[in-house]
Amino acid sequence: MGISERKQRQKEEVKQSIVCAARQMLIDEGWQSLSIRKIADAIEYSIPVIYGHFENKEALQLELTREGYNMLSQKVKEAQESVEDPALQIEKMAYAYWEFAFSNKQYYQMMYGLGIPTCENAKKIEEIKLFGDIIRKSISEFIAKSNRPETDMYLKFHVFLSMLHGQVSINLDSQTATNKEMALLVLKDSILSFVNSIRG
Amino acid sequence: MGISERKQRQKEEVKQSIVCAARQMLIDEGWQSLSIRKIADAIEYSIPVIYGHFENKEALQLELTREGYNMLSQKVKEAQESVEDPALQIEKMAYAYWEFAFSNKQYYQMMYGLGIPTCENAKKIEEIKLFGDIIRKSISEFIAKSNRPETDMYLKFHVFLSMLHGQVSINLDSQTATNKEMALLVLKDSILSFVNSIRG
DNA sequence: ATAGTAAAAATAACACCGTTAACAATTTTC
DNA sequence: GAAAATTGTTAACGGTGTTATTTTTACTAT
Repeated sequence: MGISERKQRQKEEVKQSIVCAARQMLIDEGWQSLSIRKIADAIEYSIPVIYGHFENKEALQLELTREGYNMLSQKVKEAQESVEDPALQIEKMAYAYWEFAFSNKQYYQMMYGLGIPTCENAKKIEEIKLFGDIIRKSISEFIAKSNRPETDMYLKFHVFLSMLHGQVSINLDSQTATNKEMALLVLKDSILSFVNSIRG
Repeated sequence: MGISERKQRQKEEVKQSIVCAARQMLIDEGWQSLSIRKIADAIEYSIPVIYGHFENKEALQLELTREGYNMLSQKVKEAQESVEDPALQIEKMAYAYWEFAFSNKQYYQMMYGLGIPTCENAKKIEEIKLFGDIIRKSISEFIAKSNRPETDMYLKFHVFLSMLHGQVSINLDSQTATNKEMALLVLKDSILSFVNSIRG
């Protein structure tokens, strides 16, 4: 009988509408003002329905965080695949990361407000691990080609991410065009230093 | 007559007890769980009394944020004054910054959750400006002595802070000893790159 | 078709939160 | 000592996440 399957489908639809409403709220007003009550209002169901799909608010935020890492991974991967040279890949990926952060401020703030891609979180959240894998691929390739192939790849991975997140988080609020110009110069400078520190 | 002075003093005492209670809460449970109501409870006054001293919760948090930047500035300044060479000063200051962040996680999280030392915030919050001044002093001295004295000092200042904040924020949660060892290696590596990128 | 049952959804409540209006107590001034 | 100003309190408003209870709906078996 297809009844239980239809029910499953309907349940999934409700879940999607929850995520959808939450996403819209995130984009419009930032993750600070995500509210179970407002979501219930938006999807025209009562509050406890949401708890039937997500254990709590944090679980719902985690869903969007995952989504964010998938979006980020996609953009970074595109940048990576656009060129052959690992050093160039690193540069392109850095810009892609930067671009993602500024085009999706609300997502980025939530992603890095809740879980930063540390070792611990990467273990817990599959999407963070996948994101890390992409970056690490280029870095390890570049190290292998470099003058110091014994360089610790995890160390350079951490340096790279710290650099990116540091710059993004310091510039994410400031909105003036001149500021963004300046920030891009800083980023360029940092990437150069980073790449040179590996090339040896 | 000293009556109004005594009153002034007593009022200030209450204000201090508010800040004191808030500080304790910050240290014990993090800035997320700072609560006007709990503070009122702790100081054994009613809630509106707090609003007589601080316009709102944010203003109270700002007070503690200022405090945090003063603490940070002091530590960084000590590091700076412990050596003569600007390059060494930069290195020492980086470690001092790192040490502050890990010894005062709750402070750091509040300081960088609310206001990061960008241009905008530095203009608004005096304590952030002062902190920046300390760092910039060593950097500009080092640039002057370097092989490329025309290097943009604000650019390097941004790179330095981004690097530090990036690394701290990525490592602030992870608590294992091996992780901290690793993180310190990453920091060392980054500082080296940074200093070399200036030296030319 | 209907009575009984299981699943789904809604209401209403609990325990918090920041903020403020209205009121009571105290202190100072005249 | 009465009036005025300061200081503090209580109580409320409008929020929040979460959950126990109750109602409604949908399905099953007679």
